[in-house]
Amino acid sequence: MNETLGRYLKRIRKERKLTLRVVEEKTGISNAYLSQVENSKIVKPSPSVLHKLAEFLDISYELLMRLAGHPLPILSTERKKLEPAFRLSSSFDDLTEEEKKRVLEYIAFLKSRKR
Amino acid sequence: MNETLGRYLKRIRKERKLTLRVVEEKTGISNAYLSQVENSKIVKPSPSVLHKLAEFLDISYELLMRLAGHPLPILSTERKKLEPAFRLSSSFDDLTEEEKKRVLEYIAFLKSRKR
DNA sequence: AGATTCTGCTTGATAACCTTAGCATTTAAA
DNA sequence: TTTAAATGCTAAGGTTATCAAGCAGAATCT
Repeated sequence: MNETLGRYLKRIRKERKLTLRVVEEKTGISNAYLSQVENSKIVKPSPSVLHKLAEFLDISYELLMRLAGHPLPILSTERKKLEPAFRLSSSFDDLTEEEKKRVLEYIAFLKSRKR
Repeated sequence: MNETLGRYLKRIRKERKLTLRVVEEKTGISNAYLSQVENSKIVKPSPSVLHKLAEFLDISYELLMRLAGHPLPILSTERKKLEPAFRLSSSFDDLTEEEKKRVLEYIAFLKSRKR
C-alpha cells in the first residue's frame, strides 16, 4: 500500500507514542475526527486542520497538503533545490547530549533492521 | 472596506471583462457559487477552487490562499533565512531516504518536547 | 478477581462548501 | 419595439468536513 495521509499521520503519532486524545487536547481537533482521518474515512481535511497537526507533530505542513491532494503554491520540486532533503538543521546542536545519543541509537536501530 | 477575497476576485474579473458564466465554463466552478464567493457569502473556498481561479485569471494562488485565511507553507524567501544546515555522521548517510526522513522527524520531535 | 480508567472507533448531528434550477433585470437582436 | 439572449443573483438541496456523545475492548489499579 502506498503512503496516504491517514497512514502517514497514524504512523507518526504511533512513533511519538501519542494517543488520539492527547492530540485532541493539544490541537483542538476531536479524537473522533482524527480517527476518521487516520483511517481514510475523511479524504481532505482543511488546511487549517493540517496546519495544526503539522505544528504539533513537528512535521511538514507542505507534505500533509500534498498527501491530502491540496494544490501547493510553489512546486515542491523547486523548493527541494533550496533545501536539500536530508540535512539536519542546526537545531540538532540544541539537543542535550542524552538526546543526541538517543538519535544516534535510533539511527543504529534503523540500520540494524535492514537485515 | 479593506480587501477581501470576494472583493478582490470580483475586481479582477471585471478588469478582465469576464462574466460569471465564462469563468464557470473555463474553471468548472458554478456561476452561482462564484457569485456567493464574490459577495462574501462564502468564506473559505477550498484550495482546489482557489487554484483553478488563480490559474484561469492569471493571479497569485498564494495571495488567494492568504485572503481566504488558509495557512500557507513557509515562503521560499523566509526559508532562505533559516540557519545553514549541518550534516550528521556518516552512519546517517547509509540510511534509506525514508529512514532519514524518520530520523529528522524524530529529532524535530525531541526538540518540540522541550517546551 | 472486579472496578476504573484509557484508547480507538462508530453514530448522529451541525455547519460549511458547492451545484442545479430558476428568477429579475439588463443588453442585444429582429 | 418586441423578442431573445445574457447576466448576476437567490433558494433549495446534496456532499463533505467536523464535533459531541457514547460504546467495546484493552490496560491499569485495588
